[in-house]
Amino acid sequence: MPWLSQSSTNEVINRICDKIWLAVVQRTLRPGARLKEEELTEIFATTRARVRQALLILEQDGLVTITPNRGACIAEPSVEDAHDAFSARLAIEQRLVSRLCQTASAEDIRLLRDHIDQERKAHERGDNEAMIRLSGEFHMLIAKLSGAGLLLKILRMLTIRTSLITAMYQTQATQTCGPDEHDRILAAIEARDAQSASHEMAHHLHHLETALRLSDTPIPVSGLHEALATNLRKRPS
Amino acid sequence: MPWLSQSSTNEVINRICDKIWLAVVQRTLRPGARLKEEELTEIFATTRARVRQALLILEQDGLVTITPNRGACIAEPSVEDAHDAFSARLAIEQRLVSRLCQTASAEDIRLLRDHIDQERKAHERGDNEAMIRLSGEFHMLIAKLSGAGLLLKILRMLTIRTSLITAMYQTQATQTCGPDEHDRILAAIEARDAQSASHEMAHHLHHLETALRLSDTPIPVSGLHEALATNLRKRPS
DNA sequence: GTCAGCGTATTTGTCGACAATCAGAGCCCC
DNA sequence: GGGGCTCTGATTGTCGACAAATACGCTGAC
Repeated sequence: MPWLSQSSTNEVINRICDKIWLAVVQRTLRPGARLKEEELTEIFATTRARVRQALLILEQDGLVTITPNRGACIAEPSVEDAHDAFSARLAIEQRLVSRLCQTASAEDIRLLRDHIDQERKAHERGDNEAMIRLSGEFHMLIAKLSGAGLLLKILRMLTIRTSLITAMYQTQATQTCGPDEHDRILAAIEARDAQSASHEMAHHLHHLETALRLSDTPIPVSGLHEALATNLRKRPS
Repeated sequence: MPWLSQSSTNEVINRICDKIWLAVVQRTLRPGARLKEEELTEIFATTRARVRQALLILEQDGLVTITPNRGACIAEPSVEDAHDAFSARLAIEQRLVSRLCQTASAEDIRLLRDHIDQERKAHERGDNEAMIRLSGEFHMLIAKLSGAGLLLKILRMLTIRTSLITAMYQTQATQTCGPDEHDRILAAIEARDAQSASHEMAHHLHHLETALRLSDTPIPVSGLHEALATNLRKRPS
């Protein structure tokens, strides 16, 4: 269940957005890579209008940059952008967990625990794709459970951006947060300790950010085309 | 200088978005009003594709809701949506002013003061349109000066929503915050008192929210068409 | 008199073709 | 030999027409 691109009602467009996002976080599509409309059209076996809509959505999400008459590229967020994104996430997510501490039902807690279990399983079997998805989804789940539709939407945007940033600036170390820190956040929520939960969240995000090498810009080179094609072979139709 | 819709590069689309937003906050276009594509096409003397793009942007901003095969209407945010929006603004803007307390230069302060002066002048001469614009812009200016591009983008989204909410739920009293509360926020920033600034911002937003009658839903009826036409006559081409 | 079913008319969604724009190679002039 | 210009190829932006879907009104039966 892709948690991205709930924007569009059209299934094809959602698939395009999702595949591109996946290719980016898996580093098969590098920042700066050009995304020619015609090319995407034949890869996804659709029309150019659809591809265009998808690119527009991805631009809104900050995953690609569109320059007029020049087309779309995978975005290249600067170090400053990276700090911005994490800073914004901090503001949003601290508030979310604090709120959730007051409102969480037993059912909510169970859902979060189940989710972390899934994360752990994916982690154990080394399923990278699932890990990436689930790590993001955990934060989204918190937003959803806290009942704030708008903050969920905002967080979704921010999560996409930090995904890109992580893919761009990560060291060779883990590119996703392990389940343990999520666990500690959940524990704080379960204990209804808003201050602790807020603190754990801050720690978690700080950890994510400092795991990157944001000092030197690694000047990423652009890959192309086969990235998406490979992804498609995994799920042919 | 419309601070909305920097999304698109196309001037026509920006104009459409801006006019519709203006019509909404001035209550000449009521929530629930249908926005037929053909109609907008002839009003703005453009093509349907352009109108469509504009509507897509406005949907992203939360100003209109698009239901598939049914077209676009001015959004009708629920009371819950309203609380969401103000809550999100609180989270964002408290952080923004706190940051600005540390980073504000003399030039920044001067810009803010000039802005408040403009607000006051507009207030004195009873220029409602200018008041609406400037009130929103003040908050955007804080975001811009604090140097966080992403938070600016988010705040822009939230400001548009709260504008709609204000237009929808306002009592007959003032629909914009007077310049005085802005003044107090600025004073706190100038004094480098982050806690006080944060507090003043919270007070200000709380004031805005409680000025609405969010208990009973006033079931707004939809106006139509002449709203935009009237606006156009003001600025013919 | 009321309700179901159908046909039409209006509105949105989609597509293919054309026009505008830009990058780059090749050529000419200096 | 180097720099600037133009022409060409490729790519994006735009438009108008067609197809699909929905809402509304009409007819007819019960």
